Amino acid sequence: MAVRRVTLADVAKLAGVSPTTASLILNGKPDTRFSADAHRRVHQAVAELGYRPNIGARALRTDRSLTIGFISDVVATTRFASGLIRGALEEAENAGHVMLVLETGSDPTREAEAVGAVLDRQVDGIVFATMRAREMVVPALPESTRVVMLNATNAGFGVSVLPDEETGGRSAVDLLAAAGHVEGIVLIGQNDEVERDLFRSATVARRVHGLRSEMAELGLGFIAEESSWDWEPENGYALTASLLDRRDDVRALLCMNDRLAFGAYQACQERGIVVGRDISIVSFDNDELAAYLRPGLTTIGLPHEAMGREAVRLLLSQETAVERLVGMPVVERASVVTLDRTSDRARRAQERLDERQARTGSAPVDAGARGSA
Amino acid sequence: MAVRRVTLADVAKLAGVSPTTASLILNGKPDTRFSADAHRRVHQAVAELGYRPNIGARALRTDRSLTIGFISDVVATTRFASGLIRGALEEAENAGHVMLVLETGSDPTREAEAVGAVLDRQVDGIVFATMRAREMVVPALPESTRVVMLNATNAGFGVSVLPDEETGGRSAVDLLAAAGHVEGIVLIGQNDEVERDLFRSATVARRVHGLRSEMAELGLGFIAEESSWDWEPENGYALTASLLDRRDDVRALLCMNDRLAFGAYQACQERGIVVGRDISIVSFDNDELAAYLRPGLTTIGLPHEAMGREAVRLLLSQETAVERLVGMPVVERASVVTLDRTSDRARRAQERLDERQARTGSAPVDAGARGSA
DNA sequence: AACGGGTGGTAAATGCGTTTACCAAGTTGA
DNA sequence: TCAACTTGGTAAACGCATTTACCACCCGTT
Repeated sequence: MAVRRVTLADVAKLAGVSPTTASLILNGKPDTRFSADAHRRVHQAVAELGYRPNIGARALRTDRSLTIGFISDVVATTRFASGLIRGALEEAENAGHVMLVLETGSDPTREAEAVGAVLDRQVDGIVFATMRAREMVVPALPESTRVVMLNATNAGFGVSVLPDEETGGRSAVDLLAAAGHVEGIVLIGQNDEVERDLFRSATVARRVHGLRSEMAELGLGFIAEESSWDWEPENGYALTASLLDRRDDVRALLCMNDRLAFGAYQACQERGIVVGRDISIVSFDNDELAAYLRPGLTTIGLPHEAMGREAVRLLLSQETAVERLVGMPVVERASVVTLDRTSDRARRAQERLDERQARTGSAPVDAGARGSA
Repeated sequence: MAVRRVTLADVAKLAGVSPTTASLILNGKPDTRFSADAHRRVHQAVAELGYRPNIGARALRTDRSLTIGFISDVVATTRFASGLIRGALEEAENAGHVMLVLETGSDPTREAEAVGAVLDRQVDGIVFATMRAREMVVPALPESTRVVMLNATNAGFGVSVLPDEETGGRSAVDLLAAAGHVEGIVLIGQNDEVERDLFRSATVARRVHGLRSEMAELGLGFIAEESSWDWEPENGYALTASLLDRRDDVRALLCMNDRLAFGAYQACQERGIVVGRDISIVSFDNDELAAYLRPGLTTIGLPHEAMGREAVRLLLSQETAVERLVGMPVVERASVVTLDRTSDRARRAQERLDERQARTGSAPVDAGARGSA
């Protein structure tokens, strides 16, 4: 019962030196302030006793706890963006840190409490993450606390990590154009209200902007835009169903997210239109869903894990005032029909796509191994 | 810069008492060892200065850090069982604790490191969670460390939290029987190998046992069993496709999980068989997926959040040697056809279902509001 | 002989809150 | 009046690792 932990004093005693010496030897840079023999004896004692420093005690003195706080609205544990936390966890581990994870549900009271709780534990820094990339208010903090906004922005803190939505939007268009789609393209979901909505805006506005710019630059246009406030499967279904019942010149669907696309699949199926043969669908997010669909859904992924890693990397660095945009991977599965790719526009789009992929180093991810069968 | 934190000494000075007094007043039970006035002055000072105790310093003395370690193989951040961590987080917050979350990928080296890391931070206890409920080996730990196994079992530690799979299995059968299904029931996925597999066994074996017992007790039998090692959508698709092409007396599918069911939906759709009208499907897990399907999938849910909550509750209690089984909610959506319910077997099944739901207090969850349209 | 400069260390203070041991002054009770 | 409590409170130790300030000793100079 309660076998006392091995302390530095124990190590010192066994090694026949003072605690001071033991501490200096264990932490000091490897200069030879002490005899080689003292070094040996101390390390020997550490190994023998299985000594591990008490991080709390150390933090008391050094103000470094090797612990970081990860405070999110609701992102941490939701399928929506669990990758954020996974990436952060991974990078924290690499850096020898450990993560306190808290959720606040966007409730200001809980947010304040969460900040207090992690500060009370002397964290080395705090990552604030949100599910929907957005402007987030952060409770008052001591000047000296390092902060990174993850999938969120905040005027007060310069360091934030966001997906490169503008480029992602362009990629989606290029994907279609490069496959030869120059006509019959419909945009599904985009809604001006949503775009202006403070909550989703940071992300959606840029995505749409990239989308439209690329269309324009390639000389393309949408033949229709079906908009909806919510972006759930049922909306995708309804929008697509009515679209297909109304007109017969639809060749490609650009869906604002995978859940909309999922609904679109259902509508197509019902009408005997087979995705990947009679019609192309491209969307955003790379939800788990996307791989399960038949045929596999080609989508522009949210790089959650990479973002999480980047956030922790930034937090532990000294960098200040950065807005880091993380590239969105192009995940090609089997929902895009290949048409005639010889047109000028198609070639141009393919070039841009190639160039972009080379730049982000993102080989087409997991090209539909699952679900494309 | 580096605005020094307010310490207890500051509070004491402002209140005109010794740190001892301040500490005793702030922590002591509300007995009147000290004058009412001293109480008032101390609390006043705390409020004025915004004092918050340094948890690390306190832990040094008291060995209680109000922090718990949550170590999982890979569960924490995966859609598969993120509910576990969410529930744990919730309950920890309620209890004024905070959670260190670590992942190990089942790598023994990382597991040992993780245990070391949380112990170094003086956690009050450790929750070990796994994605697949199974026997898990835990690195050596000091006797005094409180441990709870979550969705896992370990011979050495008496306290574990698991889903009540046996009862869940029975519920699935009852659901079908109560809707009048007494013939044409097929089991999809179940595989003897899987059942014996140490990894999935703890959960699957009990589920299957419940399933079969209930069938037997109601005098029912499967007309076929399609087994598969993997339980992914593509397997569900292949299994169901071949089944439907082979025989025409299939009226109900009992799928071992939602992903299999998802594949089954696709196979049915392809053949013009509409789920919820021509055929019934019931499965397990209550994946996100289940709500997206059309019609909504009726499924026996894994009570991840409740399990997470229960784990933390047990961890912070003094209880020892418990295996807590958490009831699996019956999530009724629209994938089950209602047939003639007047048979004896149907009535018996309905009774059991009712009784069980009353017992777990689980009203049919979210009865298909989404996806059932 | 006295001084400057390494070499190889250590005692003690520090960070912060809790806890033990003790104390002074006032009350009671006999 | 004196011993025995009570009341209201404090000094100091403690938990553990880091860090500052200092020391003893030896060597080589001048």
